[in-house]
Amino acid sequence: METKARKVLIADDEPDILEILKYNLANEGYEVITAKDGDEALEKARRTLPDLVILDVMMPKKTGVEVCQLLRAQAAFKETLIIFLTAVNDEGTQIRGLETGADDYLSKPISPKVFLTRVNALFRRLNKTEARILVIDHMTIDPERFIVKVGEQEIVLAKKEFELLYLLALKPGRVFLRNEILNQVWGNDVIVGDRTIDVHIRKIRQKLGVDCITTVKGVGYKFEL
Amino acid sequence: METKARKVLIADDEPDILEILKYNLANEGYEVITAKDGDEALEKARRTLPDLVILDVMMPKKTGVEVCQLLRAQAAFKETLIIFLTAVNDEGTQIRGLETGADDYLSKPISPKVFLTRVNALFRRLNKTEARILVIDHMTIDPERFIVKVGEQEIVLAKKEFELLYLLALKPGRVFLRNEILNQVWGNDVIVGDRTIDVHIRKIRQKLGVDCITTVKGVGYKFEL
DNA sequence: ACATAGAGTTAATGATTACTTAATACTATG
DNA sequence: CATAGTATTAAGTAATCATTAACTCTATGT
Repeated sequence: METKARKVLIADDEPDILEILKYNLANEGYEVITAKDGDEALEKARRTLPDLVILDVMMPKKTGVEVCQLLRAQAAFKETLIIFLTAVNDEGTQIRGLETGADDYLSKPISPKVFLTRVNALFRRLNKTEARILVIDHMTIDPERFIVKVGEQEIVLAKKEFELLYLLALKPGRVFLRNEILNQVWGNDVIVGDRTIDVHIRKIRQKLGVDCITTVKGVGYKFEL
Repeated sequence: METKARKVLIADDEPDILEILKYNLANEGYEVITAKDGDEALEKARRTLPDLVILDVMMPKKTGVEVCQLLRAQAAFKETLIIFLTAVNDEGTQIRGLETGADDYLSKPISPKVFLTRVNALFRRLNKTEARILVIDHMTIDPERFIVKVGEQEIVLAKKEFELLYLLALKPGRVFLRNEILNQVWGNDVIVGDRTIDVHIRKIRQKLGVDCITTVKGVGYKFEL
């Protein structure tokens, strides 16, 4: 399954800070790229297309504000999160920073915990719009588009069928008990007959034409390609 | 699509602060609602459904953090922006605040300018629905000129029809739930009947003469050429 | 080999959900 | 205030989905 880590680019000329932030972000599961000046930040941003760019305002070559402006001018970085990080807690700079299109402005010194919390807060909001697309081998299950792709072929499933398949595919290999499936897909207050799940499973198998749901007799079903 | 002024609810027990913030926000064109304690904030939030809630952490009746938690627990406030505003710049409080689901945490005293800039920054990101011309294959949707072009043919849509089409076309392929559509096009406080969306969809399909809206039964609609 | 339990299959039914059309209510404009 | 263009509701129809029931298949233990 594809669980692409969020990429974060940190640009700061102080190696210590770079190190601390990198360590903390990496610990949270982010993929971290570092740069030590404005030009390097720009160059790496273009190459790696990070989800978040953290910019020290005072940097050699180009200041954080300059980098921010240059990035925002490019279509590819219109949506990218940008945080300014700086020792200068000058009000004017902060305003200019935010007006340049930054999403947050943090003053040094900042505790790693507060830093991480703010980063997470930004991602949290961004996250709402993107549902999780599952890619398992040559199969793609996209809950946002409500589409299942097998190879290049798009297959349309009905609502319950899709929900059932999505549930199983969330944890490939793991067996879901019939009860679990009922709770997750139907809700724990709905009572449906014994054969309901079977029939839906059947429809899925039929429509997909690929044997991806394995029956575990007496237990439940699991997704397996 | 909502062109109404953004509604902001401010809750603080200090009348001075309430007044200053209200003045500044109103000046920027926001519609401001005020509350002087936690309970009042909750009550007014439920009634007015603001786009942004600014909560003082230290308030009578209920603290800002409590209000935030109660709001976030309700579906209607899942997307609402929430800012904490407080004299206490205690790190733990800040972390807890942000983890509760707040979007920003500002420490008093704060300059009105910085305050406004941060509010604007939050809205800016939310407002990614900026008017832009969509070109999808041979279809052009121009919200500025209010024109839809299919090939060389210009087609005139009514307001709601246009807004609906534009919303769907913003993210081609992505399924929009009926609820999402209602919120985005009609606004989350308007109540219209079940069949309203259908009828508008029908009109669009009819006028465009192109099959570009796909129904996903039990789920919603998506734009697809 | 047979009984049995669990799962698969199929078709039929009832329930949902959407489509369509027409009628009515609303709103801005001259 | 009349009108045209829009928006919404209502009501009937069509489509498709979910569920059940009845039957079949298959593996397992005796």
